[in-house]
Amino acid sequence: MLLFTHTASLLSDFFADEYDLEINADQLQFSPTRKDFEGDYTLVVFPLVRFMKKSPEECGDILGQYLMECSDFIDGYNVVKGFLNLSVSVHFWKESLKMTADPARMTASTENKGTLVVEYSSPNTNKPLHLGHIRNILIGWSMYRILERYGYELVKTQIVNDRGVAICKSMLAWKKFANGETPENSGIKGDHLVGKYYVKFDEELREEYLQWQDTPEADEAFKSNAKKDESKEAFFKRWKNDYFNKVSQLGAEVRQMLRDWESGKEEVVQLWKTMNTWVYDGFDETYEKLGVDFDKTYYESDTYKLGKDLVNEGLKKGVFFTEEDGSVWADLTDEGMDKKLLLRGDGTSVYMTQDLGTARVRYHDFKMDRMVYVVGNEQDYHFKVLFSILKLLEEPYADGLYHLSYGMVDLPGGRMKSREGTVVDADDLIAEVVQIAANNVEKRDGMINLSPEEQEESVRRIGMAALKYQLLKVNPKKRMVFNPEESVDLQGHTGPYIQNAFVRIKSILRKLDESEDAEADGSIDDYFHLKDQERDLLKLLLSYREVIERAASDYDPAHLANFAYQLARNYHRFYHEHHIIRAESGAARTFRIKLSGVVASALEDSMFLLGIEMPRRM
RNA sequence: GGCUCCGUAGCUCAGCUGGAUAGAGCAACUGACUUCUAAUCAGUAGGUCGCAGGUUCGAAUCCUGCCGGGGUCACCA
Repeated sequence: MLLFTHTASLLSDFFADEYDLEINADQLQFSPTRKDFEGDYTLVVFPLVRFMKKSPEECGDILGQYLMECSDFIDGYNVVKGFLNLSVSVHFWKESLKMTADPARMTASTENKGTLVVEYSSPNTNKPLHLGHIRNILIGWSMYRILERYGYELVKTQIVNDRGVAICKSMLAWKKFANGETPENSGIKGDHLVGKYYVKFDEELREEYLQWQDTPEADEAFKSNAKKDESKEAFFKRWKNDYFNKVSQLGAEVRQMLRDWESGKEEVVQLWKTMNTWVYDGFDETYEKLGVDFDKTYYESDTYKLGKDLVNEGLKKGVFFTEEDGSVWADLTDEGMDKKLLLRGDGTSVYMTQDLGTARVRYHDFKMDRMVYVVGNEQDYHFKVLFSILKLLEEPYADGLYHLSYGMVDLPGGRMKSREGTVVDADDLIAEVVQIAANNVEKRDGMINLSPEEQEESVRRIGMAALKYQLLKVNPKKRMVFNPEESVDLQGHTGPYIQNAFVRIKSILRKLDESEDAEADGSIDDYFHLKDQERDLLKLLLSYREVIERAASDYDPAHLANFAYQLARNYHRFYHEHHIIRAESGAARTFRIKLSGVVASALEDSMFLLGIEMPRRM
């Protein structure tokens, strides 16, 4: 912040002159003064005491005296223990009102930091999006906005997992049981329809498995594979996957389908294309509701064979090795990791190979300097390995890779389980929060003058704000609990609370426009005694740039969420204590109108960086 | 078991690179709308910061150990 650098440079001059000492910035710690003490900003003098060879109190006194004399911005100080509390002049506050007038411009980076690719959604095409995906998507979208503000050229990508056994399961079940059901003739959203048959497959498989368990063949499997003392029940529960792979008729059909797909069998490919189209239409609808989009979508069906070139290069460089069966491995044991398979004995790719290939394709497409993957923390190890291998291969972007690892979203009763039907569907949840917002409109009169369309739009923004804010206010890396009933609150530490502060300001400014005495009748120059709440607001506004920088470097949108909340809270408080249009003087009125305008802009901008839109009225 | 993340008020979460008496919201209780929108504000109550050591003028924050929870250690993705 400007004040800190200004003050720090004065202090370093002081130490150079008086003590012939070079002081570096981290020995000068400034922070906002705590509520219970007099002053605006506090310098911690403990780190300086050893240079000055005096008591902390004396040191603080000397420095405070010096700053009073040298700086226009400091006009008072007091020392408590080792803390030098500085009071900042009215002059400075008025200056800061000008400096913060355009928050978006004030916080924009002046340097171009290069190109950054962010991958923030990686859905499977066999079922619809759920609450966990929403967290992923919202974090990714917000980071896109934040990093762009921070100075990167952004490319938003997603990778769609559109192939493999899971997709074949829904295809097979559809073929067997759907009787030609389509999104059109059933009215079911495409991704939900496909998801329905994925579930159907699992039910059929379970039924098949259950029946098989009564056969002699099953007894045989139990006898030869069960651990000692293992009950039949426990064994069959554990053995389900083996059953699917070795015994199941349905399993065999799925695998046949996968082979047919890979060999390009017309009928299967056609079905695959048709069903994927349904899913994409469904996803697009959900993405649109969430207000997100992508510059480039990668499909696993295009990329799953990639990466072999990189593996061969690695072999040539001698950083990979070959086993007797012809499989290729990377040895990462020096870095405390394991050996990792990169190519099977038969030359086919694994997941890791694919990600290696995809990384290079992206470099080919965008020449990025950095790449951020927004992916859940269950893949922490995978990305650690991936990044290490890309470094071994000396890929040009290898040092700019980051896994933005986020924690699971739990429900109050524990984690979501598809088996138990506790998975919170994205579309349902969106509809629910908007409905809750709509229910609350009736009790309010702020919106009665709006047309039905405008009202609906406001309601949508309020509901979405509740949902988005709830998910974004928590540090991404932390596992979080989401209570679908309580968590879409519209009061307290929520999105709508912040929107409400904004709407209040807009309402004042609108009144002002409509009134006769729209012209400000006082000058800010004549305003001398700032209220506590006014100074608090200005302090927050001045910190905005640092908040964004921290959000960018920590990869944590929650910093912005908390900033917006604090700003809104301080404004609500200010609004209650002081009149704006009918302020006690023309000067105060002008000052407060201006201040309110800046607060509104900062609220709107910080919410914009979170991907949350403001309503005009609520 | 190895690696890794987490543990702060009844619940959900803040607490920046160590700084003063650890903060919000929800839930509970009390009060404030003839006023620029009460989706608001003010107040009461609620804490051995998982436990034990260590480093420091100073530790919720850094280090070590332990306890508790999650994730991960596939020729799955």
